[in-house]
Amino acid sequence: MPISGFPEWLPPQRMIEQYVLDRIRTTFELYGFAPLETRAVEPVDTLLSKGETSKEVYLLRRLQEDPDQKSDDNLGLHFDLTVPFARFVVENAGKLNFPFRRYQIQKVWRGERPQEGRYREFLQADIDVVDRDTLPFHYDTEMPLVIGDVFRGLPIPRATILVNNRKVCEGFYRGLGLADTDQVLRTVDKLDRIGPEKVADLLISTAGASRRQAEACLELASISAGDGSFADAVRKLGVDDPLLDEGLAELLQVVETAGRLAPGLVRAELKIARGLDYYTGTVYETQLQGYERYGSICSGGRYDNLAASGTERFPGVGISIGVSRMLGLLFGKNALAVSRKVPTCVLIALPDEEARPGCDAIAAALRGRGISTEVAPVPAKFGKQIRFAERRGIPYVWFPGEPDTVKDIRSGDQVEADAAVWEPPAEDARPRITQQ
RNA sequence: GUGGUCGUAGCUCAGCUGGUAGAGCACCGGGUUGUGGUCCCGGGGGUCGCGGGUUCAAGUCCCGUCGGUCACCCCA
Repeated sequence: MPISGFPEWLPPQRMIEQYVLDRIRTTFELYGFAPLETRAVEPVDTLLSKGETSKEVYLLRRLQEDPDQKSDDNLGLHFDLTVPFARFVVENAGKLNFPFRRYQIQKVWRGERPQEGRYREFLQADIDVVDRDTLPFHYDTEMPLVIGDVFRGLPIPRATILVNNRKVCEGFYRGLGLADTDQVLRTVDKLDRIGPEKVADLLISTAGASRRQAEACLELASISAGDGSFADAVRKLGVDDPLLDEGLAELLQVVETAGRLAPGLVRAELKIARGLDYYTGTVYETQLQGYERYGSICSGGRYDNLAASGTERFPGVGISIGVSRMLGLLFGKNALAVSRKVPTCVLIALPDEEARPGCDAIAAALRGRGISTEVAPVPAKFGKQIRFAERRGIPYVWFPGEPDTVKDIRSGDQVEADAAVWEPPAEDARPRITQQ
């Protein structure tokens, strides 16, 4: 029986997932991010102090547990990869070289009510850079470029990375005279769901805003541009605040750098807020074209205060691809296809059981040259054996004989072949993943 | 965690106001005594998600539960 929120893919989907993970990993390493894996559990205190609501954390507990055990060493499954990473950095600061760039591709768990693209167990692929004391801003501009590179190499719809900066919002709200900037942010974040009228009402009733202040917040949130023009639009609103200026300069740098290096990838979108958690500056969200209503498939941001030990601080910036969400959505629309259901490229036909050692030798010769090969399970009629291959999408059937022949069962072409030298065309060597 | 909605064969679904289950595709076998895909013939498969209730009788009505999905919450 399936368990709600714990998806299990069939082999074709898993093959697509592994292909995607390979692309992600090689691209991350191309940018010099070092691999890291952290344990699945953290002390509950660590998880809860970083802004996650307790009801979403899964606890780790033995079946027979001493009820008197100390509550402060309770363990919970991590709900993202950034919090464990921050803990890891503080713990291993002496052994790491800063700035430290790492990637982490792991399962995370959240006790939510699942729906399409939302699971309780899912894969994230995360990159972060952390430094001691201060982290140069140019890393904030690098994150979307890495992700753009990953997505460009995948057979998926176009992705747009929406960027904002908390300093812009907070500075703007402060400059307007609003004190509870967090509450304003959280309310504005609901814009897409409840609409501008209700947001304005909420700002007035819960964040102490006047009608005019609420409208200014909405005007700010409505600004969106693929180039630096957003900055003028913000300034036109006539609000003045040093934090706002700082935020605008940062956001401008992200948008203009991306505009130069990856045109069309990044958009300033002043309404995105990223809930409440630990972000202090740049924030990212990513939309897949045609899947906008399912929300972000890749998010992150700048966190200056997440990792700290005593007087030492380790500011960081990171972004995380929601691999399971992205694939779940694409699978749901049948947007991805794989050319065969198994890795096998060649099926060796088996004339009779006496021929099996010879067939195994042919298979070994092909495998020795990197060609995925299996021998037919039983010496059925050749028609059946071809069908066996066809059902699985295996493109070639090899007939032992004098001489051996190999048949491309898609075209029907059958040619003489020598297991010591024959090669499939490059496009048939591995299953191909294509966009539908 | 709260609420809505759906759950019949591997898949897509039909089954009217309750009268003890069907189609197409898929799968297996044969026609085709060792080279598939077309065509023809035949076949296997369902505790109608699960449990309980109402009824002479429940796939069909009621309750619960599990699962999918949607909205809230939150977010990858």
